[in-house]
Amino acid sequence: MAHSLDEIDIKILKHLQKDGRSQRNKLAEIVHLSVPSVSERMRKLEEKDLIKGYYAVLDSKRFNFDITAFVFVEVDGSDNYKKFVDNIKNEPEVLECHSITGDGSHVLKIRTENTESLEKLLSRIQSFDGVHKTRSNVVLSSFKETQELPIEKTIDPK
Amino acid sequence: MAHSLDEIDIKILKHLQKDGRSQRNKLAEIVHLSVPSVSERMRKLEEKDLIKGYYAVLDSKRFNFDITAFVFVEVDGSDNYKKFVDNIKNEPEVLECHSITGDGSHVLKIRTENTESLEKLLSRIQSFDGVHKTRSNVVLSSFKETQELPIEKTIDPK
DNA sequence: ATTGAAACAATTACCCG
DNA sequence: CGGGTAATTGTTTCAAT
Repeated sequence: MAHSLDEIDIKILKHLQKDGRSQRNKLAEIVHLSVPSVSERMRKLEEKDLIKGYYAVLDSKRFNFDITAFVFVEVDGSDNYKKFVDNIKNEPEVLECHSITGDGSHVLKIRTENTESLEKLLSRIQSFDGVHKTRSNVVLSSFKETQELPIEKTIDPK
Repeated sequence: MAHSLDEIDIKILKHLQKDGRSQRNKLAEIVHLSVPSVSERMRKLEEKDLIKGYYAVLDSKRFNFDITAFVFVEVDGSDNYKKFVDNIKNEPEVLECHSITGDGSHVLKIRTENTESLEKLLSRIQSFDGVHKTRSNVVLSSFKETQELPIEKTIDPK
């Protein structure tokens, strides 16, 4: 059975969620521990796969990705699901793909350059096996966009 | 007028999108440049705010955030929009908030512990000024979830 | 953009509770 | 087993070209 996380682990993770390049000596200062101790905790947290990864996030506007959209897709026949997902994984402008309850079988989050590239992408998606219908909601403004989890408690993550 | 990015900057950014803690000497090796040159490029890329930040991403399942949902909200009266967004920003379980075209005025991406916490969160949201109606799609499985942009070309990002 | 030296940070080995 | 200290190794920054 794995060990539970204590408040120090939580502090480290909370900080790394905000600053993924934070140095170990800074973390050590925050949690009042020595640098090797922090390193050891980080190593364990990574080893347990509690941290999926560290990523730089770019400002999409500055790279001319002017359009964000949520696209609901109806894929019929769950036989087609796997292939659909595989096809989607090869579309780098599709940032997210989830299967969902309710209308539509999947929702995609898309980030693309302009209406033209959106149109092309949508027509590629519509050509995938089993895709019947798509419904798009284009984003006008984004007010919040994070992956940060509000971890607080010292739960035992499996 | 800002300078355009060259292929080396693009390579650095592509790599940092995949490994946000990548060390400068490793980047230097990849792009066949000296470490100080890479450092200087990173400094400039950060200074120009092309990089929004570096973040550790946690495995939400392992922290008992078992539910992801997309929630469409109809906020009526654009007077209420600002206040709505402010309220939403205080809800850490709401990871994203965008205003959108089509039905509903806003879409939220939510990550929460269980159906009970989802219910509580939804009822808080429904109590915000101007919120008429919400529609939720709960995620069954996530097949892709990234913020990585497929930057390829050496566009001039403003 | 590079080099080489100085400053700084991370890792290792070892000891202690 | 988890944390501290000191020495080693590795990384980043700075000055000069």
